[in-house]
Amino acid sequence: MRTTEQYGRKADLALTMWVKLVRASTTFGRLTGKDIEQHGLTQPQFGVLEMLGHLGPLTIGDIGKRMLVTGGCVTVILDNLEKESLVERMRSSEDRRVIKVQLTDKGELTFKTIFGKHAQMVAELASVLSEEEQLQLSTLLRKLGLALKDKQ
Amino acid sequence: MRTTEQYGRKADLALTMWVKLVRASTTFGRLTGKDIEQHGLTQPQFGVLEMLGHLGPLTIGDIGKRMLVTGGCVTVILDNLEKESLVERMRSSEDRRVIKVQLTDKGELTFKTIFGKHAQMVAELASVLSEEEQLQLSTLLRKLGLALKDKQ
DNA sequence: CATAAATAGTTTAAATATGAAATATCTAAC
DNA sequence: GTTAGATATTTCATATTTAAACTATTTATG
Repeated sequence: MRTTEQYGRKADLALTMWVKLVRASTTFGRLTGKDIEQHGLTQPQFGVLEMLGHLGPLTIGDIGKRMLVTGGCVTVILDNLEKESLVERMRSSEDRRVIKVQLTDKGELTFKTIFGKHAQMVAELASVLSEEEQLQLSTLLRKLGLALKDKQ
Repeated sequence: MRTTEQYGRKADLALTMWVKLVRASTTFGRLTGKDIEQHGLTQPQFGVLEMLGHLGPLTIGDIGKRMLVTGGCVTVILDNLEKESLVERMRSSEDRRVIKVQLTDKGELTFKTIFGKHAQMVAELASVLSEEEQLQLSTLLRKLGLALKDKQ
């Protein structure tokens, strides 16, 4: 993406980094997504299943915060998961505004079936980088991500 | 995202890297997107403007390949940009299947007005990393991105 | 207690996004 | 030169996403 020296060295450095970040993220997501779709799930749907499988029941708000999407979006994703009987909503008795979402038995089974294979695929895709490089990348991305979070 | 040692060290390393990649990319995009939206453009719309501004007229197919989206999607984005008179389609005379897209004068002006500020903002957001760290990150992301491209 | 403000979710409209089918055009093979 | 296949774009149906408006509930304040 030719932006060489048009906006100053610092801006060019940042812009090329940014382009590579988006590309790597998009391409990675596309590849793992194809795998997930073969199980009849979309990526966001799988994201919710994974979250509930690892962390247990969560509220709509929690899910949105973790996935970095709005509540309206979570509502739609859950509607579609509920149609497939993979999750269920439960109104909280302490605070009746709150809804807790949890996996059904079918959801639990689906999660366990898919996730192991998914983890393998992610590992394989990442394996173009050595373990040390993956650690370096994680560290840099973590630093970037944390700093950006404060600016939201 | 607690996945410690549940699926083997390699998978965990890759999974945490993957999560950080998506988060950094999403958060970065959200922040620059807010800036762009203040000019009445969406991110994809600005992406097209930027591409045409830097590279000159492109075909629909070129745009889709560079943005990593399907042709159908490009059609819609261009429709919306055309409504605002920011771009125009021109049927190629050599190959009448092909459409070349170019900025209008208004589009050129909009691009120039927004992009300088955008580049500054990207540089500022990236500045939480030193220049050396940004270079390191670019290098690692490039390696990852290139390797993944082949697997599509 | 009554009302105002805050919070949790849902709904709605508009912009993306995909994949598949349809249209128009070009290229190749006979 | 005609037909078959390939290519470029659009159209369509469906899904995701956002922001903003709305509903229901809880908390705070007087």
